[in-house]
Amino acid sequence: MTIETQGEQRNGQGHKLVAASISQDLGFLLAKLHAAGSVLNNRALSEFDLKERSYSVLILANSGLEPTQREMADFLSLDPSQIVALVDELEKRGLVARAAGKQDRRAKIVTATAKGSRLLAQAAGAAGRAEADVLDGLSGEEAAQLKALLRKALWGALGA
Amino acid sequence: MTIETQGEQRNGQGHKLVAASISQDLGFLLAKLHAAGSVLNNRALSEFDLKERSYSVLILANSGLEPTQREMADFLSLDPSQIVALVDELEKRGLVARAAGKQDRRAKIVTATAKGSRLLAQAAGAAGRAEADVLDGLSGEEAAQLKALLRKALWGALGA
DNA sequence: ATGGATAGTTGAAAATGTCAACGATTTGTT
DNA sequence: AACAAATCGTTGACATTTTCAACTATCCAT
Repeated sequence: MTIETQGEQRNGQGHKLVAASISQDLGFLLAKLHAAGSVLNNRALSEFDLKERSYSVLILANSGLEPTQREMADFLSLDPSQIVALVDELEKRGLVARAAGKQDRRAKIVTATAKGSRLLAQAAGAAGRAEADVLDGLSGEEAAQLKALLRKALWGALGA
Repeated sequence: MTIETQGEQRNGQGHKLVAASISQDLGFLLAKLHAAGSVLNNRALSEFDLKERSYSVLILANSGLEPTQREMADFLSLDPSQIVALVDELEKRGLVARAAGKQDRRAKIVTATAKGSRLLAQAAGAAGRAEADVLDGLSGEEAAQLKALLRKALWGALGA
């Protein structure tokens, strides 16, 4: 990143609008870094026919935490109906499987198949490289700090 | 934030899926905090009939930097056609004005009117309060650090 | 001055987001 | 035990957003 933030290197150096007060706005900073990262992420994942969304679902399915679709929806900030579509597609590709919840038979627990697990391992490598690209301008320590602060903002000091 | 991250307080304490490895993924953290913040931001701005997008455009128009629509599009990571729609609406409401570029008559420079400036001042207060809400779990120093790291990731050490 | 690029604009197509309804199940109340 | 209310996944409709290809007017380089 940093060197040329997504097509705004039109004039050579960084963008003149960086001086605007919106560059101090958290929402803007999150949106912009997220947008820039999404491009790289999706590009990296396209090799595996995955997108950020399906990649996220696959990770959760592979986590061993036996998440239900509802839990995934809450956690990923998505509408439950979007999870249906994502799981449908991954299931059709044989990467995840649905199973009825043990205590609650309304719920569907989504788990990764061996094939899904294998694909995920490869995809994670590519995604990691994309993330490193985004964090190019930060030292290793700073990158860790940034992620720690994001986690803390979301879940408090205790968060993962 | 922190206390109850957007409907995922279903079971009382934080979400069990926080333990999944995706909680270490930068893209996910950015998306999630951004999603949570957007809700609060848009809620705060709705009082002024603004959304995050139009608010951003209004800020840039009011910055004194005389941005063209193309520069706004690049800077906000939006398609130029989306800027057209946003400026159209703000112009219709008398909050901004279009002027032909001085050196380049193809370009349109967008500036805030006095009315737009006044509205922005109020809206900025509400947006600031929403941002403080999002950063609830962080100390003042940590919040500043988070924003500094985001800026550095985007524009390098020199960035605004 | 001619050709090729760029700014803004328009409109269409594709992708996403939002929401209400439904059957199957669970949970709470009596 | 029986009933009412709530919840889970699913479907489908609808709105919003994104993406992209044209088009005109203008700029820039040769």
